[in-house]
Amino acid sequence: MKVTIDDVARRAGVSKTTVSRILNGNYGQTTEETRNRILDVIKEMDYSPNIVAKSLKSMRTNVIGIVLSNLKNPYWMTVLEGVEDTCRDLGYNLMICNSDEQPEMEMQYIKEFQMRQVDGIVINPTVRNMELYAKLASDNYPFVVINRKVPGLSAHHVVVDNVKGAELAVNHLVRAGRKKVAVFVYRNPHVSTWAERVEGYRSAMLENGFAPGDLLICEVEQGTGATTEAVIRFLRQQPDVEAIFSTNNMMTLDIIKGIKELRLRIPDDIAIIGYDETVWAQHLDPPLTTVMQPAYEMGRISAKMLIKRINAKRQQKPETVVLEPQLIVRASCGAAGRV
Amino acid sequence: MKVTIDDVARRAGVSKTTVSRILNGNYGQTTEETRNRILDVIKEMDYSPNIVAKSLKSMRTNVIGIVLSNLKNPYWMTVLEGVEDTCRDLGYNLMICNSDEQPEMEMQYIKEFQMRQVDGIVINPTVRNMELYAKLASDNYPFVVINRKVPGLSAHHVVVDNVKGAELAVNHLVRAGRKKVAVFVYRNPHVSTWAERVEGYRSAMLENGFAPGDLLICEVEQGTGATTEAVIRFLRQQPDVEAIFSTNNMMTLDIIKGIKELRLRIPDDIAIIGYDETVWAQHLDPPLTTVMQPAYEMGRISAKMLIKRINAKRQQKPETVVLEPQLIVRASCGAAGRV
DNA sequence: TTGAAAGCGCTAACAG
DNA sequence: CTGTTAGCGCTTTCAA
Repeated sequence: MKVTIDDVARRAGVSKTTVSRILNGNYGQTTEETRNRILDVIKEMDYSPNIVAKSLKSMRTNVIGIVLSNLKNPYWMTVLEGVEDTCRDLGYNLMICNSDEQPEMEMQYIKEFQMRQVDGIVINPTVRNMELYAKLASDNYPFVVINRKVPGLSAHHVVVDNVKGAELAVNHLVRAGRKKVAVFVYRNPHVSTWAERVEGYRSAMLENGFAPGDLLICEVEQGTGATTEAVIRFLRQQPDVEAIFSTNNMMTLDIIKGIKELRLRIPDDIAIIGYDETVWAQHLDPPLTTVMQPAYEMGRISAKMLIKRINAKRQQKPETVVLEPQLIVRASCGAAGRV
Repeated sequence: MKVTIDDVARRAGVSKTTVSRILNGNYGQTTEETRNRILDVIKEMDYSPNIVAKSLKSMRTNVIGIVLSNLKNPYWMTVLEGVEDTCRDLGYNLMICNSDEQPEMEMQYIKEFQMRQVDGIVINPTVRNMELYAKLASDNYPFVVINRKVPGLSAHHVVVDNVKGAELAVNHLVRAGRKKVAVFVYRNPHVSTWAERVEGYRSAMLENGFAPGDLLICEVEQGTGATTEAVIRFLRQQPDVEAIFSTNNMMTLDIIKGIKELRLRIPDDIAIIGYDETVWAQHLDPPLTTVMQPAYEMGRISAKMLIKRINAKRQQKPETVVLEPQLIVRASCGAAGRV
């Protein structure tokens, strides 16, 4: 049925070793004549090698896996694009899965990837499989953690400076003259990103001369509707809030919805800065100021780092790359012109 | 180094055949006692099977591939989610790649997937590798075409009714009292979706009593900025246009941008309906009426169909599933209340 | 109820 | 310059 390297060898009247050599570019030692003959036969028989067999023999698949935790946020699409582009450039193929923020799923997928002998894994961790991450590290298995920091884990990380991102946002709001600045954040004790953004909010506020008592931190459940209701409730209780710093792009949309339902004007009555640049941010009314995270870069760098690690002769020290967020100023923060 | 089935067998004092049987659930014929012993050893040695070896032997990988053509549009994220969920449910893993709308990339990726022995492929085709698609079909290779129709190709398809989608939009606009209705579309002769949406526009307009001369079809190059400029130019030439039907979600954002630059009010001066429901549509100002395509469903159905095809004993006739679009009415079309 | 042996398609050490 | 040979880790017939 399917044509194998044996078929080619037989037809070309050589051994499969020779064919294999041609296939893999080791024809420094082969006659031009036999090479051409083999190439002809390959074309003629429409032969293509079985990479599964090759992988079994060579003990490497040239596949990496990526474990995402959320396929609903376009942010991840951009990360994925960076990873995919890098795989293409470096001759790897990509397996993808989605833990959906569930630790059990995450564990299962990681084990599956390993059984499939992927050469390494990029992972946005749920941060609830600490023993597993530690085991990967101590087994010296190639993997790179992205987006979220796993505390105490000695492994490659590619993250964005969330404290800095929050500070950019809060400083900008304060300098634009806003006194009462609130932060909205999803409730999730495991995830470093959100804690860090709140921390950045806190430090920037204090830095700007506010007292701890001035901090307005609103935690909401992740899930549809909850945020909009929370904003409405919050702003009714604290009608003098002048600015909101939103720590998530989806959350931002819900917050704006709540603000509009209250018939408040942005930015006149209340300013808002969102986290994560999106395709739609500039098209909102008013255009939304955002903290842009270099998502594509994160994808590229993590994949590159992983593949470098895979091909490293001797093991390296875990490296942490911290990417810089950037404030994209538009009208929603009320200071578009006067930064 | 790595523990294999042989190691387990040796340690448990049985043959690897027996271990293999346990692993694969064929222990109808095995003593409870030996089974437990083997299970213990497996746990003790932390053994996990090498799926590459298993795949080589069993001639199937339990992996499917998906070839996307664009990783920038969130629409595909939703499709991907459907595919991924289905893979999880059905015990498959997923490989992903992005042709980036380039036929050569598409061809290379498909061949790579085949060399990797993926059991089947879901593909959003560039529609410019006709010979390749035909060959896959005649080789009886399992694959499912999604989103775009490949003319003359006898293969499984999962598509959305684009003519219908356009008709929904245009009918709605006309019934809301708009006379001069224009359609905007990307220039790409290969892709059926866009041609069909224009066709739906045409048929709906004629159906509603307009003459062929009343049709206003504006083709624009796909690429940043081009659309916004095109809209501005177009509306300056035809200031009496009362409605625009946009055939793509990204395009819609650019069109709205152009309209706003001209200081026209939506929907008072000009109504707009966009294609594809998005997370941001309801948050635009005014909220955007869209033609919703069941993207998640497309992902689920195509993956299910593919896997069914993979496991079919005897070959089936190519099946085409046509999904129904749905109009989501919001304020931008100027008839939110009075449908 | 269990095991021996063959072999999936490929690579590479070694020999000629 | 080319071929022989021995596996990679697993499944599966066939025999015991």
